[in-house]
Parts: sequence; structure tokens; C-alpha cells
Amino acid sequence: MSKPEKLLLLDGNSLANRAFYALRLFSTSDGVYTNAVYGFLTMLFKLLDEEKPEYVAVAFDKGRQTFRTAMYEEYKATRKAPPEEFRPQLDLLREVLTALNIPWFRVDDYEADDILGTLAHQAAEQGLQTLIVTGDRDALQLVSDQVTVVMTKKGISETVRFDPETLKAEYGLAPEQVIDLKALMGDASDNIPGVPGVGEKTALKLLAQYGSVDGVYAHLDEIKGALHKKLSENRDKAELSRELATIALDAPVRFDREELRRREPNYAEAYALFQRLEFKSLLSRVTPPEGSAAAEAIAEAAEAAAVEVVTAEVVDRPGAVRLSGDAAVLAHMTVDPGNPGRPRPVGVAVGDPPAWVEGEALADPAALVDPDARLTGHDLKPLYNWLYARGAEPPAPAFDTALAAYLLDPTRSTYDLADLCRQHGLGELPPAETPDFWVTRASVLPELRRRLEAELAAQRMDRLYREVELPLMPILAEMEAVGVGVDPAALHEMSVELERRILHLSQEIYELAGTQFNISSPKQLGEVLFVKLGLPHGKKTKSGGYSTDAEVLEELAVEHPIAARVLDYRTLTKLKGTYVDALGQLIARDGRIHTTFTQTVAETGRLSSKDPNLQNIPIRIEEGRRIRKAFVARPGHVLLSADYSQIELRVVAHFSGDPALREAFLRDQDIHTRTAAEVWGVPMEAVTPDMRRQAKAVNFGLIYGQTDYGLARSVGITRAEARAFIETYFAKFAGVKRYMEEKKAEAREKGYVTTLDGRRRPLPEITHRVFNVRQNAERMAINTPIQGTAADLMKRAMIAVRRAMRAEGLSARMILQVHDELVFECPTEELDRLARLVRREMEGAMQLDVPLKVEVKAGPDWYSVEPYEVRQDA
DNA sequence: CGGAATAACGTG
DNA sequence: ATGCACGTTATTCCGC
Repeated sequence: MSKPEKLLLLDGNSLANRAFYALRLFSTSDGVYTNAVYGFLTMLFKLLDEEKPEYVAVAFDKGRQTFRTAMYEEYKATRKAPPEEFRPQLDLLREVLTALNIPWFRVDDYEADDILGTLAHQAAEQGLQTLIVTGDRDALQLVSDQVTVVMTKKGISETVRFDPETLKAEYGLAPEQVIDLKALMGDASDNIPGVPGVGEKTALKLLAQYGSVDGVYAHLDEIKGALHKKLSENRDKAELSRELATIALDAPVRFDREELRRREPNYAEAYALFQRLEFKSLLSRVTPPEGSAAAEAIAEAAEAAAVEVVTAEVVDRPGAVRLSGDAAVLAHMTVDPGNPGRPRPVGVAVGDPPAWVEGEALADPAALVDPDARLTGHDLKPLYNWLYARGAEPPAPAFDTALAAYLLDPTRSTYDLADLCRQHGLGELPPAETPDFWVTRASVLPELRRRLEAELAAQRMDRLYREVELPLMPILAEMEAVGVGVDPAALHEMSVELERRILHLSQEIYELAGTQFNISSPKQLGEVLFVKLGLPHGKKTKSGGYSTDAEVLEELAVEHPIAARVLDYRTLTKLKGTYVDALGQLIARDGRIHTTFTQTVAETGRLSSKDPNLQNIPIRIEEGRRIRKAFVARPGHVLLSADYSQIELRVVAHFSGDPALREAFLRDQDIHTRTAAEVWGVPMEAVTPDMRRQAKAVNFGLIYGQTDYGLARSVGITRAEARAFIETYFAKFAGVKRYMEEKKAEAREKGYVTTLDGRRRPLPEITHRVFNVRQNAERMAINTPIQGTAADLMKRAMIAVRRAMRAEGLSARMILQVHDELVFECPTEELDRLARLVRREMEGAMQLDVPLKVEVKAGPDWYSVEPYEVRQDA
């Protein structure tokens, strides 16, 4: 027997609605919301791939008036109107389906269910197998040998399939009893009354006994007491509800094989639409076969939108091109294998006159770039890094379009030049492939710059751009180029020692477990701990496995000695794998490590560090801290580390103006001790270490918008105690409370929050209807001005320090930034001058309402730095 | 085999 | 439901 043909039916309203709530709200760059459409399409494509149906259709509701409202005016009357971000997406979805040549139905007086039911019914008569996909449980009444219902579970990615057997197994119901169930219990969301006082439990019990509503009423005399009364008084409601709950199988639609047969999309239309909706990852689904008419039409349209390609002069003779005056440049950078972190150009595209500089022409950077040139580029830092590394003194940058775009929207994941040009109406750029294409790309920079400059000015970020972000770029490039000295022997020694201890721990763990397994696999570890050894498990991971994180293992340590061993194993393998061995791999030919500071990643304005990340080298635990011994100063030099004391709490004091907090800093008190004294109402001398510890947790928690639940967990007190603590805290530091409320209100009003320097972070989710999402945005509204202002401050400090070092003719170099700390490599004899300079410039970087305080340390390596007494000026 | 997702964990 | 901002590692999963 041949396989029956398959029909795929989708409930457009239900699935789009599910997708809308499952995916975060997102939109095209010009503000058209697309999350529901996108979610629906990913699901549709997945189903088409997996099910390979011969026929397909989508059904939609049409208006509120249906045959059900004619029967019962209150039907669905209590439904809230869908959010305004959702409604237009249904029209958009139908437009997309039309372009995909997927038939959709929408008819007067009927709901999507009825259309699906009718089509499925007709298809079954023709011997087809139907798959109905929906999030609406009512559709389960349609299940039969010919009809399978696929219900979306939790969001849209998970689904459950129902055939008559699974329906029976799951709910104990036959398909037609789904109607009776709803008739008895009603449905609040559809405003179907049911029998008042009868809920799901009672309804299921009645159906198990009497089979149907009719069965129940036929045996009404067998039912006693209050239930009898409810049923007999509400027979009309039960019967009305049954009618309302019954999906119509006679909607005015016809299952026509030819109409519903799967067809190729209308490629030209669908492709253009997907481009407009910025569905990049779905574009391949609507790309026409090569050579087809549709492919040519698309190529023509692309050509019309394309920036005109410039012909470049290719230059490889040294000195033939010199960058001077205003020049737009795009450097195509690469990294030599075996010399990590050291970029070098493959070629440099110059906009006007159009030239591509390569080969020997790049041999002498000093001859290539005039120190007075005014360079405009997109992501200039790698080029500047190379210039510094080759000993050239690069000119002050004139404009960097990537940095400008970052300030204008720090939430983007990339700052691709072609994307920016498209979004600013400059047309389609050719790919970065040939010299002509590179030069074409460089040639649009001046115009892009003009548009970004106008936007920066409009948003009052021109000053932040000019005074902070742009001048910081060459400083970061120089830091990257200088790098940090590393002692490979020290790393090697640590590696051997760690290897030995990890091996020993592994043996102990295998012994205690009674089996060998991969300890690094959380899955296998969970299996061993909680199944084989039968230890009590804690929380679950989101994919349903047993959590084996440090918190769980710490609790488990009182139950079984294996837990502490696993914790140690984790610590040591982390140290070895992430730091000791990884760092060894990243030593460049000059014996130093050259990280990359990313200036356009963190949404708050912070820097980040990668390849390797030198902003998370261990310090809190002694074993890890020793890794810092491998970060060394060169002979005749020392490392100087300068860090801001309590920078974020000082920013809070400034923003909130809170008298107690301000006073604490003005008097240079220990802030956590002062906090404890306030909250407990005791003198500072009476604060015990445990009181201080709790106050410290509150101080940190407030910066993050922590709840009582979070505080309780972090300090190990009850939730009620935590709540009381926070309440007292806010009574004593009322200004802090006010600050938090103000920032949330500001975010709601403006849609973004700002730092002291005017840096913006958009928070569109601040008004999201899902509580969690909204609360998350509220925490960001509280934290971002604090963290971001500290970042602004540090960036200004770096610029001031670099300028002063130059002015004072120091040969020390700034080498690292770790958010509130700067690290320098300094000739020993310069130490005193540098220490004074750094403290002065960092403490004076910005004027807040409280003083800034910097602690300076110095030593031969990053581990051994000790507090350094900065001598006062004579 | 390569990329994406997941779980875990290092820093400020 | 429950603490902000990052980057890296090893494992696992999925599709080619």
C-alpha cells in the first residue's frame, strides 16, 4: 500500500501569537515589528522540511463577529485586544504567505479552527493524512485516524503530537469528548460559561463515568448533592457551551487539491520581501535557482541599488602613495599564524583618488602615513595597532564610522559597513573582496560620516564621541601593540603542577564514584552523582538535566566527599585550560601577549578584552591568583597598577545625592562598615565582620537592582530578613531609593537611559507586558547609568593619563585596563613620577559630588604588586 | 566535520 | 522569576 498523501494545516492566528510571545520583540531597522512573522516562518519551514507534505494551507480568524457571537453575544467578549506591536504582523504574515505561494484562508463568520476542521474533514474523505498545527487545545477534538494535531508547547520550538491513542493516554479522552469537557468546565479565555462550579477535575470525572454531556444528563438522577443541583440548573449553559466549543466542519471553504498543492515560492517577490524584513537567515529559503528569470530579476534589482563600483589604481611601489590631508581609508587586516594579536594589513583602500595600496608600499608605515593626515575610516584600531607596532606615530584620527555607529546604537551585534550604508540610504556596497570593491567601500565613508555626525549632534553625543570615544581608540591600539610581558617558564611550571593534581583528583573521584567517566561533562557527572550514587539533587538545568554547578556541589559536599573533589577538579581544570595553557598559546614572537580591546561590544560603554581576555585573570582565589606571577615587567621595569576605590558606589552617591552615602565618601570612611552602622543603628566601631559582610552584599546588590530573594541567597539569610534589611537600608539611604525609581521612570518615558557623559542605552523592553522581561529591563535601567558612568570616567582618565605622560616625557606605557584598574609598565626610575601622575589624572578625570580615590600598587609582576606610597609634591 | 547551543566559571 | 557587564572552555547536539 502506498503512503497516503499529506496535508499540512496551520492555525495562523494561534501560531503567530505564540511566536510573538515566545520571541523577544524585534523589528527591522526602520521599526517594523517582525518577531511573530519570523517565528511563524521558522516553524513553517521546519515543518515543511520534516513533514514534506504534498499540500499546505494556513487559516486565519476574521473579525470578532462569527456565528458563535450570533449564538451568544458574550463569546470571547472578555478577550483583551492584542498589543499594537502584534496586529500589523498578521497582515504582514499573509503578505509573506502570498509571496511564498502558500494558500491561506480567512472567511466571514468563522474562526481559523473551523476552516482547519473543514479542510481536514474534506481531506480525510479523499484519503489524505492531515497534520494540524496550532497552540489551541480546542483543536484536539479534530483528532482522528486521519488527523494528527501538533500542539506547540511552551513557546514555539517544542511540540507534542496527538493522535487518538496519545490523546487517550494524556487526557483519558476520546476526541469528541474534548467538546464535552469544555461544555462542562467552560473556558474563561473564550468566555464560554460551562456549568458554574464545575472545573476540570469534576468534568473529567463525569466524562469518565457517563461519556458525554448527553450521558451526564441522561443519568442526572444518579448524581447527588450540590453537583446535581449545579448540573440540573445549568443544563442550558452546558448545551450552549457545547455548541460554542464545537468546531464547524462546514465552513465555506473547499479542499481543492490543485489550489493547496505545494508550489515553489514567487521568488522575486518573496526574496524582496525577506530583504525588506531583514530575514537574513531565511533568505536562502527564497533564493531562486541559478539562471532562472527570477534570479535575473533579483540580480537586476540588486544592481539598481548597488553603489557604483570605482576602479582602483593598484599601488605597490614604496612611497607612491602617501596618506595626507583628508583621507578615507579602509584597511584589510590579517593576523600572521604563529604571531597572535599582531595585525598587519593585506592592503589599504584609499577613497579619493581611488587607490589600493599593497605589498612593498606597506613596508614603511612612517612613509605611508603623514603625521598630520586626517584619517576617516571604519574600525581604524587594527591599522593604528600596526602603525604603533611598527614604530610609527599615527595621526590623530578624524572619524571612525564604527565608533559613531556604536554610540548611536550600542545594542547592535555587528557594525558591518554594508549594513550601515544600507540603513543610512547609501545603497548596497559590494563585498570586501577585490581592490576595486574595497576602494568602492572606502569611497562612501565621507558621506556616511556626514550622516552619522548629524545624528550624533542631534542626540547630543557629539561631545562624548569627540572627547572620549575617538581619542581613546589610538590609546587602545597602542596598548594592544605594546602588549604585556609573560614568563613562559612560570606558565609551564604551573601547567605541570596542575596536570599532576588534576590526575590525582580524577583518580580519587573515580574511586569514590566506583566508575570512570568524563568529569568535565555535566551530563555524565549528573548521572553519576544523582542516579548511580543516588545523592539528593538540587535544581535542574533549563534543558532538564541535573544541575551540577558550584552552588549545588557546595551543598552536596556535606553529603558525600566526592562533591568537594569535583569542585577542586573544576577549579584546577578551569585554571589550566582557560588560563595557564591558553595563555601559553597566545604568546607572540616578541615574548608578549597582545590582547584586543573591543570598543563596540558592551552595551553599557565598557571595554571588553579578547584573544585572550585579560580582564578576567583570576585574583579572588589564591591558587588562581598565582597565575598573575606570569605577567611580568621587563628588566629594569616594574608594573604599576592603579585602581579606583568603590567607583560605582561613588557614582551612585553622585547621582542620588544621598546625604549619608555622600558623607561617607567625603569622610573617606569604609563604605560597607558605614552602611552596616546605618542599617543596624550602631556606631561604626560596633560593626562586626558579619554585619559588614551583609552590608557589602546589599551595596553590591543595589547596583544591580537585586531583589530580596537574591539578597537572601547571596548572604544566606531568610527572605523575610532580607526584605527587612532592604527596607531599613532604603529608609537610611532614601536618596538611593529615589534614584532607582527615577531611572525606571526615565527609561519608560524616553525609552532609554543615559550616563553622565550622555551615552545612551535603549531599553525598549521597559514596557514589555511580560513581567520578567520588563523587570530585567528595569534592572538595566538602574545599573547602566552606574556602570556606564564609571566606564565614561575611566575612558576620560585613560585619555588624561596618556596626555600627561606624553607631556611629562615619560617612557612608561599603559598596558591594560580592567574596568576600574589601569596597569602600566614603567622604568624603575620613573615609578615615583608615574605614580603621582596617574593618581592625579585618574582622580581628576571627572568632577563628581564626591571625591574619587585611586589606590596605587607596584611590583615586579602582577601578583606581587604591593601598595605604593605616592610621595606628596614638595 | 563544523557551527550552534548549553553548562559552567573567571573578572569588575 | 528572582544580580549588572563581559569572554572562554569543554561537551553535546544537529545537520551536512
